[in-house]
Amino acid sequence: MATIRELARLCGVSSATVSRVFNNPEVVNAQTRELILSTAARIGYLPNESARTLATKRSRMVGLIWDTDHRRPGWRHPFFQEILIGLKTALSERGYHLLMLATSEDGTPDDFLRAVRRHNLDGVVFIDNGRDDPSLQPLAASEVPCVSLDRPIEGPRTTYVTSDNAAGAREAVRHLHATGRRVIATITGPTRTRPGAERLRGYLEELAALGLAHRPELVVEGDFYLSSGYAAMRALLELEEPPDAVFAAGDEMAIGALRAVTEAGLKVPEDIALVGFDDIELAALVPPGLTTLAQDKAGFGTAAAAAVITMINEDVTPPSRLLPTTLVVRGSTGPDPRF
Amino acid sequence: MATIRELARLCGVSSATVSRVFNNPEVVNAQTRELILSTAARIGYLPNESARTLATKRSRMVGLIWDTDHRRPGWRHPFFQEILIGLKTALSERGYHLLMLATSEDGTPDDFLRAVRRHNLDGVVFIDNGRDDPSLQPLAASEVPCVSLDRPIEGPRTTYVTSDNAAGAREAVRHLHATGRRVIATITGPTRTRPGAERLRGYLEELAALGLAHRPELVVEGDFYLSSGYAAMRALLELEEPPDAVFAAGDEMAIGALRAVTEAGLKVPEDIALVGFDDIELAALVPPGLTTLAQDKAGFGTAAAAAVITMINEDVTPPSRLLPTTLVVRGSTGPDPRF
DNA sequence: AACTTCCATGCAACCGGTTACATGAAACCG
DNA sequence: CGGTTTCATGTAACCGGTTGCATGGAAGTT
Repeated sequence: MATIRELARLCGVSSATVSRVFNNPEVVNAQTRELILSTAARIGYLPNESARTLATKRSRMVGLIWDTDHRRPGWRHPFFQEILIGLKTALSERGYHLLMLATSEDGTPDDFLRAVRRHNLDGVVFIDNGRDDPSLQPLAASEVPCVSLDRPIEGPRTTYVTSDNAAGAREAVRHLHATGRRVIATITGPTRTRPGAERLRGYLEELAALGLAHRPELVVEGDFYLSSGYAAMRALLELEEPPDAVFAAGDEMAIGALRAVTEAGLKVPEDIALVGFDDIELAALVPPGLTTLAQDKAGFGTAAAAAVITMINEDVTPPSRLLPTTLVVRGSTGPDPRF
Repeated sequence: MATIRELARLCGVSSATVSRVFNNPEVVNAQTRELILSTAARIGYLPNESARTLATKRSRMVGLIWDTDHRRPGWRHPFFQEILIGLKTALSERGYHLLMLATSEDGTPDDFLRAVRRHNLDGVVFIDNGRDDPSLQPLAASEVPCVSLDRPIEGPRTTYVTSDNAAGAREAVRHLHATGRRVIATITGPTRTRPGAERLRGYLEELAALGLAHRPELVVEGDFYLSSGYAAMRALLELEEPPDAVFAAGDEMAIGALRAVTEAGLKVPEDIALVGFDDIELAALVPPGLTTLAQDKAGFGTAAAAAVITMINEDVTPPSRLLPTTLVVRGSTGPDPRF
C-alpha cells in the first residue's frame, strides 16, 4: 500500500503538501496539485482513515444505535429500512460513514459511550427503540452530538426528528369528518410514547375544532400492534352508540381493526370508515386499501443526517424537526379505484 | 482522554506491558495485570481503535454492502432487518463492528474496494441486491474475505450463505401432494437468480419423485413481486385444466396469487391450495394465512458472521452454507385454527 | 557453581497521516 | 528600491497504540 510519504517522494514534494491536496486543495498550486492527484491515481494511493482519525480525532463516522433486543422479536420500527437508506445516503453524500452499534443485553450503561470514544465517532443517531433504555443516558449526557428519532432526548448536544404527529392526526379526523362521519373514535398508541401521545392530542384538538363532543369511551389505548387494534375495535363495536369512523394511530392497529369490523359482519367503509397512520407497505395491499397518513420515511434519515452533521461541524444544536405527513386516501374511507 | 502511556506511568510500568494486558493477558504477571486493569477502570482508560488499527492493520470491522438504489425504491430483501440483527449480534459477540457501505449511483467499480482499503476492513458481507452489480467484482477478486447472501460469488476468498432452496421447494410440493392435490403449478422467481433457479429445480425434482407429470404450462415465471404473482395466477386460471395447487417461490407472489384466486370467485384452500416461500410477516396476517417455507432469518446473519470471521482468522475459505427451511402450515393449504 | 531455560518486562522503532510554525521567493507599494 | 504582504511549500513533532528484540533475574539442570 502506497503511503503519503511515498507519493510525496514520487512527486518531489513533502508529505505536508500531499496532505493539503486532499484536505485543503485550494491552498496548493494548481500544477502541483494536478501532478499529485494524477500520480496518486496512477499508483493507487488511498489515504488511511485510521491514521487520519488518529491525528485529527475525527473519524467521519456516525454511530447508529437501534434495538436488537431478541426478547421482543416482533418489535420493529415501521420504517427501519427506509430510514437506514435515507440516513446512509445522506451521510455518504457528505463523506460520513455509518457504524452500527447495538444494545447487548449484558452491556453496562455506558457501553455506547465507550464505543463512541474508542472509535472517535463524530456523532450518533438513535432509532427509537420503543422503551426507555438507560444505556442511552450516559451518551445523551455527554458532549457527543446525538440525534434521536421519534422521541425527545435530553442532553447538552441532542436534538430529535419526528413526524408532525399531531398535525397528521388532525388531518385524519378532518378527513373523516369531511366524508360525513360524526362519531369518530380513536385507537391510540401507548400514550407514554411520544407519537402515541401526540396523535391523541391531535385527535382531541381536531374534535374540538370541529365542534364535536369528546366522548371518553371512544378513546381506546392500544400498543401499535395488530392484535391490540383488533381488540380495541371489538370493544368499540360493543358500545351503545358505536362509532361510524375510527382513527387508529398506527396502520397495524388499523388493519387489526379492519379485521374486527369484517368479522362483525360490517363493511368498511360503508358502515365504518378507517384511517391509519404510517403508510406501511401492507396498507396498500389489504383490501379495500387503508387510508392513512404517510410519514416521510426517507426524510427521517435525511433529516437525521443533516442534524447530526450540523452539530458536528457547527457546534450549534439545531431545534427539533417536525416532518410533515401526507394523507393517502384509499378504500377504507371511500371508494378506491384500485379495488 | 487517558492514553496508554499515562496509564503505564501511573502503574509504574511501560506502555508495552499495558498493551499486553489488553491483547495477551496471559503473558503478564497476574498482580501487574490486576493493578493495570483496576487503574484503567479507575481513570476510564479506553484503547483507541484508530491507533490500534494503524499499528496492526486490522480494524475489527466488517463492511456490509447492500443495495440502496433509489431507482428501484420497492426493492427489499425480504429479511433485511432480521439478517442485519443476526449479523450485528454475531459479530459483536466476537468483538467485531459493522460498517455500512452502500452503492452510490455515481460510484466507480472499485469504490467498495477502496473503502475497504481506506478503513482496513477485515472482511465484507454482501446482501444480495438482486442484480449483477459490477461494482462488487473488484472486491470479490481481491484478497479481502467476502461472504455473500443468496448468491454465489467468485473470488479467491469468497463464500456464500443461502437457504436450501431446492429442499424447501421439494417440501412444498410434497406437502401439497399430501393434502391430496395432483395438479401442482409453480410461479417461479427470476430463474437467473440463484433462489429462483433452485426453487424451480426442487419443484421439478419432487414432481418426478412423486411420479407426477411435468406440464410446462404449469410453470410461470414471476419476479418475486406481488403483481407478478397476481398476473401469473390469472394466466394459470385460464388454462384448460387449471391447477388445484400452486407453489409460489416467494410469499409476495403467493399473496398476489391469492388475490387473483379470490377475485376469480374461487376459494383458498378449497379450490386452490397455495404455498409460498420466505415466511414474511404478512404471510401470517393475510387471511386465510399462507402456508410457506420459513427461512432461518437470524441464521443468515449468524452464518455470515461465522463465515467471515473464520476467513479473517484462519486463512481458509469455508464451503458455502445451506440453511434448512421449515414448513409452516397455515390456512392456504387447509384449515387454520386461527382463522 | 556454571549453564541453560523461562518469565516478565522495557526499549524504541514503527504504523500513516496532520498541522503549527518557519522559510524563501514573488508580488505589491509608496 | 527597501519593506511588507502573500503564496507555496518544507520541517518536524505529534496522534496512541503494537511488537521484535534485548535484558535481567529466578528457576531448573547437571
